[in-house]
Formats: sequence, C-alpha cells, structure tokens
Amino acid sequence: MPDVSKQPTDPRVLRTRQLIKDAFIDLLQEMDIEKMSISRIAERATINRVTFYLHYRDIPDMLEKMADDMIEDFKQAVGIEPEKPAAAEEEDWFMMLRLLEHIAEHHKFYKVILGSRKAPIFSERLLNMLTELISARIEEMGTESFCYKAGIPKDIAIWHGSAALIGTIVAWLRNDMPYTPAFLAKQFYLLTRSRIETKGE
Amino acid sequence: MPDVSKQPTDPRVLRTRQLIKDAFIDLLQEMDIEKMSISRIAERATINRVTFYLHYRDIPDMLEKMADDMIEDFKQAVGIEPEKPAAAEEEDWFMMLRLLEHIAEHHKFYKVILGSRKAPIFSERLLNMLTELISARIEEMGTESFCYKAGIPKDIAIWHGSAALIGTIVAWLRNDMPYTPAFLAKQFYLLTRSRIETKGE
DNA sequence: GACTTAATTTACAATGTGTTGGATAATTAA
DNA sequence: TTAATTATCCAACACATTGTAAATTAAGTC
Repeated sequence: MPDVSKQPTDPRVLRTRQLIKDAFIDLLQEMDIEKMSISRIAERATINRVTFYLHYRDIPDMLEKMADDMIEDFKQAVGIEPEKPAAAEEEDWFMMLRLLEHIAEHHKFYKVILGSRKAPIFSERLLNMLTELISARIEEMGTESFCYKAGIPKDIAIWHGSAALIGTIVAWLRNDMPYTPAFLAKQFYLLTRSRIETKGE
Repeated sequence: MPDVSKQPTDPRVLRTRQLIKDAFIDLLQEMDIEKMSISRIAERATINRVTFYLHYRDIPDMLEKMADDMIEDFKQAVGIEPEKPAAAEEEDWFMMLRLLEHIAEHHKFYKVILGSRKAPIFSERLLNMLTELISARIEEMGTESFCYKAGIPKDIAIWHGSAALIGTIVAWLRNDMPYTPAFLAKQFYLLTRSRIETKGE
C-alpha cells in the first residue's frame, strides 16, 4: 500500500494518482457516473486495475479523496484560511473575485466536476464550505446585517445565500462562462448586498 | 412488457411499481445510491428481479421515470400549468406557499429524494422547473424589475433566484422543517423582494 | 549497489447484470 | 363461467465487475 499520508512524495504515486484523476475527468465527460467502473478507469488511465485498489478502496472513496483535494486547493487559492476577520464592505467582493478567478483558471476541471449532474459529492462539499464562509460573514456583521433588522432568521439567510452562490457558479460554468469573473462578482455583489445594506435604511 | 403508456390501469402493474418505488425510497435511507442494485431493490420490494426489467431498463431509467412522476405531481399540486399570467405582487408569495405546503405534506418522500445527496437527478429536474418558473416571472416584470433598473443581466438573476429557492428548500428539508411553510415563504419573499422592489426607489 | 516500496501479472470466488423460455397466476373480455 | 390476455414468477444462462491474494518485476531511495 502506497503512502497514505496527505502529501505522497514518491513520483510513482503522484503519477498514478494523476493518471487516475485525469482518466476519471476524461470519462466523466463521456458517460454517466452510473456507468463508471474501476475497470474502465484503470483501462483509460493505462494502469493495472489492481493498482487502483492500492490507492482507493472503491469509487466513492476515490471521489471523497478527490473532493478533499479540491477543497484544499480551493481554500489555498482563495486564501480563506489565514487571518482576516475581513474589512467587511468590499472584502466580500474581492473574495468573490478571487474565487471566480480560481474557478475560471481551472474551468475545465470544475465544469466537469460541478457542472455535470453526475458527482454530487463535489458540489456538496463546496456548498458546505461556502455555507461556513457565509455563515461567518453574517455572524460578523451582527446587528448590522439586513437579516437582523428585518427579523429574518440567520440560518434561512445562510441557506439562501450559499445556495445562490454555488448555484450561480454552476450555472455560469454550464453556460461556458459568458461573463468575466469580475463582472459576475460585481453582479452577485449587487444582488446580495442590496439585501443587506439597502433596506437597512 | 407491461403497459408503457403514462397511466397504466392494470392493478398488478400499479402494485409492482409502487412496491419498487417504496423499496427504493426505503433503501435510499439506508445506503448510498452507489451500493444500490436491482437485486436489492427487487428483494426489498418482494418482487422477482426479472419483473424489474419489465418496467425499467436499468436504475438510471427508473430514476428518470420517477422524476417525471415527481414533476408531474408537483406541477399539479402547485397549480402552475393553467392560465394565470399572475397578479404579480403577492402571487409569488402564494405560489411559494402552495409549493412549500405540498412539499411539507410529502416531506418523507422529498426529504429522502432531495435531501440526500444521492440522487441528483431529482434536484436537477426540480431546479430546471423552478428556473423556468422564475424566468417567466422576471420576463413578465419587464422594465419593472430590479435587475433591469440595476442593469443586472436577466440570466444571472435567474441563476441566482432559482438556485437560492431550491437550495433553501433542500436545507429546510434537511433540517427537518424547523419553520412552517407560511413563515419560510414569508422570509423568502422578504429576501427576494427586497432586491426587486426596494432599490427601485 | 542494496534496500524499500510501488506497480504488474495471474488467478480466483463472489456478486450483479441483462436476457432467455416456459410455467403460473391475476385481470379482463366474451 | 369460460376463454382470452398479460403480468409475474422461476430456473438458468453468459457475461462483466468486484475485491482479494500470491508471486514477480520495476522504479525510487539511501
């Protein structure tokens, strides 16, 4: 069994996992995930089927670990982890921009992984992450937020906001990104902020 | 092969399909859809495995047809089909209410089918339906709408709105409906309408 | 160059798939 | 009620995929 630790260094392991990932993405464009099999993946990846089992228990396990990696890359790219209790106001806009730019940069991957209705795990994980993010935002704002003033329960606002965010991104990807990240970020900012600031009167 | 037409009348057919549907919903609560097999479904439904093939080609086909039925029931329950260019304003609120009440009435079904991240087909279909719905709404409003005044492209507003709607419903189901349909409809109305009316000044 | 570990090869039992042909039972029409 | 139709059951089949085990080969590390 190859190194299970997060960051394998052996080039053979890296190569194999990359081959598997590429093969999976490749196949996902051709067939439903239902018809996906370890045999097919191994064949497309030009590795022995048994080798697959040295890295993943089964396909769901593979998806799980790939989703882990995705979230990891995502957080790092968008720069969420670090400090930043945020400068509120425009900080949201910048984060949204970084987020969309990161997706645009790897759109080939994200379109297949999120856009196809085939592997819900990925959208699911991203939704969870964004939910935390938005949740933290709203929490930060406290009595400043629109929800508070309008008496809207926070959790409802969070459900609404995170679903709108991921849904907009997915639709944007499915339509082959007809707007620039900056433009879309601006529009989303308008759609969202108008709720939080405007009515506060 | 049993009657393929939309409304089979033979009680044997109705019984079998109901048994399959119940077994499927039942199994979905226990296991990932990945581990779902025709064998298991047939066993749980207390029908012969071969009988399954008399009704559905395979599992994806079964999901497809069940989703068709769901959308059909949904449209009928919410009463979308008929005329009603809508009285604008509060009409939205009433539709949202009927929609949530219908879901609440069959929450056992919808929670499993939508709430579990296992059968994306259903959420997908519902999303499409709601997208059409919201799309029509925004189209109706024309130059009255917030998007128009703020210069937000319609499609972005539609992506945003429909994703927020279905996402909120799914989250509501997953959390075991902590709010009444009426209350949630009201909150959603506030979150949405504030965008469309407020900033229009 | 020796050691370590990944990947390959071959093999096997177990399970699920999709399709037969014929028997049985329920439904419907005469 | 009888006779028809037709859904379901049953047994069996070839086939593919799965998950695991052994021994071997190849690549990477020290």
